[in-house]
Amino acid sequence: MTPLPGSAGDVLTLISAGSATTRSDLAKLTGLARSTISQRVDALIERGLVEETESGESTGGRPPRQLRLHTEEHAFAGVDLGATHCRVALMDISGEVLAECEDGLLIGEGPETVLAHVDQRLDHLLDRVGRPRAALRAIGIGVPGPVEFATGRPNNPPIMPGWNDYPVPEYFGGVEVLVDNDVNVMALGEHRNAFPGASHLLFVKVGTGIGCGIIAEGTLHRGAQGSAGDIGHIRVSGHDDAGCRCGNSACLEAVAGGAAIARRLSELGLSAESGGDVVALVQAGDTQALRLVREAGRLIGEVLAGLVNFFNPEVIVIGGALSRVHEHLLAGIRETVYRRSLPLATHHLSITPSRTGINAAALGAGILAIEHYLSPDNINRIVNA
Amino acid sequence: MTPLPGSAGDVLTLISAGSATTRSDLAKLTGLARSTISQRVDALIERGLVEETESGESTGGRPPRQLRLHTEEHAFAGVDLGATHCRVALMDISGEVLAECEDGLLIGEGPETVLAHVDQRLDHLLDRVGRPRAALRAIGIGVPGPVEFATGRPNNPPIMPGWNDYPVPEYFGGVEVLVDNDVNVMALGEHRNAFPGASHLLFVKVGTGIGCGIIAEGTLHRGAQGSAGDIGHIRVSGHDDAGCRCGNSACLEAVAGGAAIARRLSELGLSAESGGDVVALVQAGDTQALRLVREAGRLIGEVLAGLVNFFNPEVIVIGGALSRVHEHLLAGIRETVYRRSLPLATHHLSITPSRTGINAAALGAGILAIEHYLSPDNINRIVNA
DNA sequence: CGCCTTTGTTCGATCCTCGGCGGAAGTTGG
DNA sequence: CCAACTTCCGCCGAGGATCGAACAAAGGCG
Repeated sequence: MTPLPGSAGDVLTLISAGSATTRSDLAKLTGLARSTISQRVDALIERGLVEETESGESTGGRPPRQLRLHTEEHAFAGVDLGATHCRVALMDISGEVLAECEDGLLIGEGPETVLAHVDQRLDHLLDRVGRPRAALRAIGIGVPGPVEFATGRPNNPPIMPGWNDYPVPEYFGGVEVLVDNDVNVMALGEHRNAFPGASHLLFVKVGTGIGCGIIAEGTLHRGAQGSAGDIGHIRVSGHDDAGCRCGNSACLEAVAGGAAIARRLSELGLSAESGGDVVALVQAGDTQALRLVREAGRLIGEVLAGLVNFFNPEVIVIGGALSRVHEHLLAGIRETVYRRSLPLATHHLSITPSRTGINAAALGAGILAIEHYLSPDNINRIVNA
Repeated sequence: MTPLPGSAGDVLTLISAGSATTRSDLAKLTGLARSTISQRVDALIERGLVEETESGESTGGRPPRQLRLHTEEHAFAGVDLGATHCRVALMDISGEVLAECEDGLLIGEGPETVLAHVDQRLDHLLDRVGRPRAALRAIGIGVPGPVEFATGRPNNPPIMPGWNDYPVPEYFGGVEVLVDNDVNVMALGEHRNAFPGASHLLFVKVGTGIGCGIIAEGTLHRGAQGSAGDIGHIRVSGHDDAGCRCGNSACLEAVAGGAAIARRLSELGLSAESGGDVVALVQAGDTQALRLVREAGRLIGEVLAGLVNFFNPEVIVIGGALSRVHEHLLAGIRETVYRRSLPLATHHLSITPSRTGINAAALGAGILAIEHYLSPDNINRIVNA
């Protein structure tokens, strides 16, 4: 049955979170006796989960032996599958990236082809860092569409033909596989890397489309059907003429997404097909592109203003392809949010660009895998085995 | 230190939730030995928290003794403070209402006056049911404004002059007091009474203003500053001429709140000052009022459509004064939400009127108090004392 | 009326945790 | 340089808590 708080799993959680680095810290934090803590730590060391390093600084007496996660022997993978790319990051148990790779890959080729590619890349990366396949403990995968998280099956994803209801985890045999929406894993990665203290965070990805990952009480909020955060089809005022691929009109994505901006630029005679082209034009100083990006920021801000009132986050992070010109995007977003949201909600709100950048999704997916492995229940299972 | 899962507190949680009604159930659910369970239950009985009732039906052997919460000896209060009223409900530990009362009371009179009134009503109700003041274990209070939940202090409430930062719990001396926004406690009450199985629920109160209580993963989501759910000032399209008391224009509340509808009706020459007047006109069959309520439903639906995409709830409950004409309000809301939200999010979504009715807030506040008292940590503290 | 099933209690065996003790390893002060 | 002090850590016996077997209680079934 479920063991004590102060179990081996809880002890490891404190160590991995950095809340405790010595046996004394652990005793103070858990309230357990020093001898009990020692016994727990011994078990964790025996299983290769924790290692002792050289003595730390003395505080007037014998210096404590430092404890930290044992970063050899284990490996974790974070996979970022986009519409046209595949990134794989190999990480150790502390979240440090050991190796990574990226290549073009069309997700429309279907699950067998794509997952075979991922599998081969995994072997390659493991080889490069000299760890055996058996060291791989868990894999996190972010995909560009809704997923039933509990089973790892994509749920009617619009841009992933052939993936509907495909049981992704089964493809990898015994290893634990966690599949989630790409925006969710980006939110997770950003939160753990840049804002670990924030209890409520929104990660807004502005790329071809627009999506949002939600961290509530430090954990991902996926909603009842796993479709939470799909803000691309929220209505914005004053654009009823803009039709959206979803069938409605005036969707945020249809007026402020990268594809929408590119379309409007090409109507103005400029050559732009994708969000990347928009970024290039802005960076080249094109005033039309700049104006449209700013305007998109205001529209996104209008939607976010409502969500700030509703959800009351303390951080909003802007990521995705268009965040490469974030100074212009953010100007519009901030302007609208701070004007249209309630003072109580905006008083301690900060709106910032993503710090994790291009690898946000792969890192977040890896973190998803690591946190699953490090969950107290799982660790207790391992230790008591 | 923190005790075992399977502690007395956990055992009581299972009993109060109805998950277990016999010692055998408890043994199965917790995995503890029968003898251990017996010892836990004995401790709970000794403290007056659990009682044994007559034997249940045999399943082929000795019939088990039924266990349930001991509903004597303890009492809990739920208080609903509105702008112009005060309702107090006295409940036993199972959530059953023992006695209640309601009177007009202006919250603007300030905390001392209002809380003295509440205190006197509490004594009165306790007297009526014949329980001593000492039996009162905890008080939950819902107030019409934002609250810093951890301290029980109202946070710049717009319609509660004199209450800003007032330490409400201290007024009641030793008893535990929990203060929260009225919409939050209504959401809690509705969830526990009508939709205990739903993991994500929104309770929308449509009265003079418009607010929303959020249940995520079965618990209240209050946000970073405790202001989550304030949807009354989200912008709706096509009403930029409607000014709001918050300083912005086109706020949902300024076009679809009870006060706004009443104002528009009086512009049409009808006599309406408040949401109650609107309800009366609709019930009298006035077509103008009916049209405006339906239109308000569509506007509320527009905002909710966005929130459904973002939050992905499985239930939306409509409450508040205007829900007394909910058939008309709901028609507009459903129409818009099912048209403007994503199919994945609406597929299992149900939108229903409140079932708890006028006493929703007082009941919810009482439940807040009861759940606080029944929390495993608190029970363990009591049992180990 | 015996036998079976299920429930509940009692009690000794076992396992876990606690905390004191002593040794280890450093700092401080003379 | 050494003694006294502080902190850290392993060892071990004492004290609890939990377990499970044995037994008693209470009803169903043939």
